Amino acid sequence: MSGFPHAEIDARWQAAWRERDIFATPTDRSRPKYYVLDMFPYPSGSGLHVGHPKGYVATDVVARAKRMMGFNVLRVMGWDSFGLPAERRAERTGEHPSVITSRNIATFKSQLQKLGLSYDWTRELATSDPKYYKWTQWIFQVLFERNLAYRAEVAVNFCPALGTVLANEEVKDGKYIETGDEVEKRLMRQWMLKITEYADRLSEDLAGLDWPAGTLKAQLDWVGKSIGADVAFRVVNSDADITVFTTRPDTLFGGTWVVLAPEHPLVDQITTPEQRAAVTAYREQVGKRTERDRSTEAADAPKTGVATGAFAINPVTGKHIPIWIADYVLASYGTGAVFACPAHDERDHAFARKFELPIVEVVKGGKVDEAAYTGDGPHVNSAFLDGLDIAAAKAKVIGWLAERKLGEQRVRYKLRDWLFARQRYWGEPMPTYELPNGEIALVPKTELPVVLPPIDEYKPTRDGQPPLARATDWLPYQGGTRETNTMPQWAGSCWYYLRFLSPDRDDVAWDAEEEKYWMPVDLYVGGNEHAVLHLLYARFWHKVLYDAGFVSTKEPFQRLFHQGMIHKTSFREASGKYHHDHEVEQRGTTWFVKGTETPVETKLDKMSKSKYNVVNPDDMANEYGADAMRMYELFMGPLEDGVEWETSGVAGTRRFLDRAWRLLVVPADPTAGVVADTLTGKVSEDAPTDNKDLERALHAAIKKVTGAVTDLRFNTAIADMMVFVNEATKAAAIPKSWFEMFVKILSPFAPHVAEELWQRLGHTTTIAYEPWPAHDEAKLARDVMVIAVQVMGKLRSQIEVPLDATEATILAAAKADDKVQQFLEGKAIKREIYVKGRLVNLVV
RNA sequence: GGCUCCCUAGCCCAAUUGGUCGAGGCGAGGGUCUUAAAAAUCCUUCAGUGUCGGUUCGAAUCCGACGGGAGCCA
Repeated sequence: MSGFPHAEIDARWQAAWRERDIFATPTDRSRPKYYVLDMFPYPSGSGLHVGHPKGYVATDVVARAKRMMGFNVLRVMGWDSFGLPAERRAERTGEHPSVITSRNIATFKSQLQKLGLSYDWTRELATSDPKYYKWTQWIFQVLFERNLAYRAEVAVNFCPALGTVLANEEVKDGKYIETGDEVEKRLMRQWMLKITEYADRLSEDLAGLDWPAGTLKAQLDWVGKSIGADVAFRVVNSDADITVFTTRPDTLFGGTWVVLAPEHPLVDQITTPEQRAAVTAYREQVGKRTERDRSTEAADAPKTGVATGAFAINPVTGKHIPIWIADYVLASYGTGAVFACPAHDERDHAFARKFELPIVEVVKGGKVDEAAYTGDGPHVNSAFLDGLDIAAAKAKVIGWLAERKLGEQRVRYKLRDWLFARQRYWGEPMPTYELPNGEIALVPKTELPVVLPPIDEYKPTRDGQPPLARATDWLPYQGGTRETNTMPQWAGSCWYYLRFLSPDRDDVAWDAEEEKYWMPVDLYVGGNEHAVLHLLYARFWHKVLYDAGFVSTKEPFQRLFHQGMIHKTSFREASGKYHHDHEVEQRGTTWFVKGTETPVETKLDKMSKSKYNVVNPDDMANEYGADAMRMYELFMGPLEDGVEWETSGVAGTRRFLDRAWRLLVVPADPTAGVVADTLTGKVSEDAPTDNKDLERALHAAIKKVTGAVTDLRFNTAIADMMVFVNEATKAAAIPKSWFEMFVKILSPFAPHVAEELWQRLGHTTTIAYEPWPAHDEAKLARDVMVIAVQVMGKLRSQIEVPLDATEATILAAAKADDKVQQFLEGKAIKREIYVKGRLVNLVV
């Protein structure tokens, strides 16, 4: 490779940055601040693959550019280091999870450092460090003191074969994903956090955030706010009322039956003797389905249900309508009862057709015999609602019901309280204990952290108690017993962005002044797999801390961006065995294991060690240099898109860097007897500055790169830098000031090469804080405009006109053009359209 | 099952956001240089936007249906 010696340059500058503390967080407060944050990783045992650093490289470019633009930048990295994999490994090997975790962190850190990411490593933190989780426990106590933490009996996934509790995501179809062992529901005493109390604010405060639309929607949907009404239906020949929740009270006149969830407490009471056997059988059958299955079934899927034999009175029509039970109504949502309006609800419609129940149209606009109509329109068959649209009818009927004490407006949320306890060892101990009388007390703040005690085995006890129950010496506390549950993995990541502000303080979680200066996070980058839970939980804690006066902003993350995932083809035999790409070959259109007749299936997959399709960033940095690797990560495609990794693309960005390098440097060539690099002499102070093409390419690149720092659209910015280098390669001479501007805009992407070039240009200080160049719009203009001429929208000719040509002269020139004339012959021009600086369209 | 996104050259991707489809890269082929090869350098690269329909003077871009793919949630 005839280019720059990347191994030497990467190492030299990484050492220089570290030794001179180049990326220490600034302490002066005179400049504007910029807090750019990566979602910190869980340090797994398998190390990084090239997919991980994509977001980190993007934020590094932003951080480096913002420093040059005069911002104080906070750029930090840490580890979300509590979690299941380390505990699992500890169970197998007997090693303490903290040992496993430290080892993994060391691997991750050295891999990241090889990429020259400009983190302030003095602020590194790990959620499993007692110095950190002391404050996680402190925040939990804040929640407890504000009555936002409570204990309740909750059903958990218990796996008798393993003797342990499992997370929802580890259970599928009633079995443990990894071993297939049966999992049962078991009631256990659990800590819950009252996130539902913040449901409204978690929805409403999204309004001011610069987040991807899809993520905003996901958050809104998760909270699931719906405004509707509770309506009472009196049971015929009984004094029982069924309260139903509905978001469409305006369709009450079309309500032709009532459905209870099979588990609804009234079912036993109202079922008639004739229907009792059928109801009991149905309830038994439904009991085998999970609520999840029931709630995610298609709206028009075949319905099941049984009539109870009882009737209810529709409060607006006074009619007697049958009461059914059906599994599409869930006991846990709303009141566990709905009224059915088959004309305007898809599920009810499917149900009506199956059981031949009456359909009454109350909103005009559809063909309700064929399908439910959910759109708006004037109400009909609805007495005092006739003629009103949905919104007006809702308001009127709610008023009517309220007056008669038959119903009232209600707001409901899908959001449930947060189950905040895990029966695990490797998590934050809860800072509480239980007194003999059953009361819960907080471990005094002065005694935090409650440090994880050592135990001899990382498994639940024989009687199903969490692993911490094995620490028998540790359990007794102040005449009571310590809590043996630990916090879920989400806890540590709920507030780490605040700890970065003052990671070394032992007297406070963070410094109030620092918080006022740095918060909120200006740019938060991470995968969209965290679009819902992590962000929702962190926002919830932040709002509690805001209410308690510990933070000054309502929202933690002002701008959010999701980087896309990097994929790579995986090769899998029918047996399920995966192969590395060097173990397979293509014959015709099919792939086979090399030298065999075994076909393999190819699929573009997430990178994963188990699929044998990972590419290691260290290998890339070693072979092509950190800068080529960094540039390729961003050049692959738009940052938010998922793209396929092609190692040959790294060779491409490397070639670009080599060409940029050779503009200034003639590499040493020992085989030809040239032992040291020399300068080309092409870059010089007195190079002529009349090379318009080169100058235009330079200013176009500056403009694009500057914009990319805001838009995070790096792929086209890199392309524009390539254009400049192509032009510069052609040029006989390059003015030094131009080349310096180029090196500056290159430096956030390729910092090692840029520092080296900067030094060889005669500078002795780092390029990291050099002022960012500005582009000159005038330098982008060309001498003439090329205007496309269309006739009837079809391109017929192109004309060249001076920059200052008026619309009239351009139109005249267009019409006079020979080629255009052919298409105008014998036709009258009806319309002339001129798009400034672009085209003319003549309509005939 | 629901939600979201994507489909442009052999491949990865641009396209001033409704205005001439082609910036950049990969791969391939050819020329120059070289004893030769590699590297470098210059040139070339059959495409017309997944399919069908609509709106418009004009559609890759907006709308609808279909096909294919991906992600998230459950």
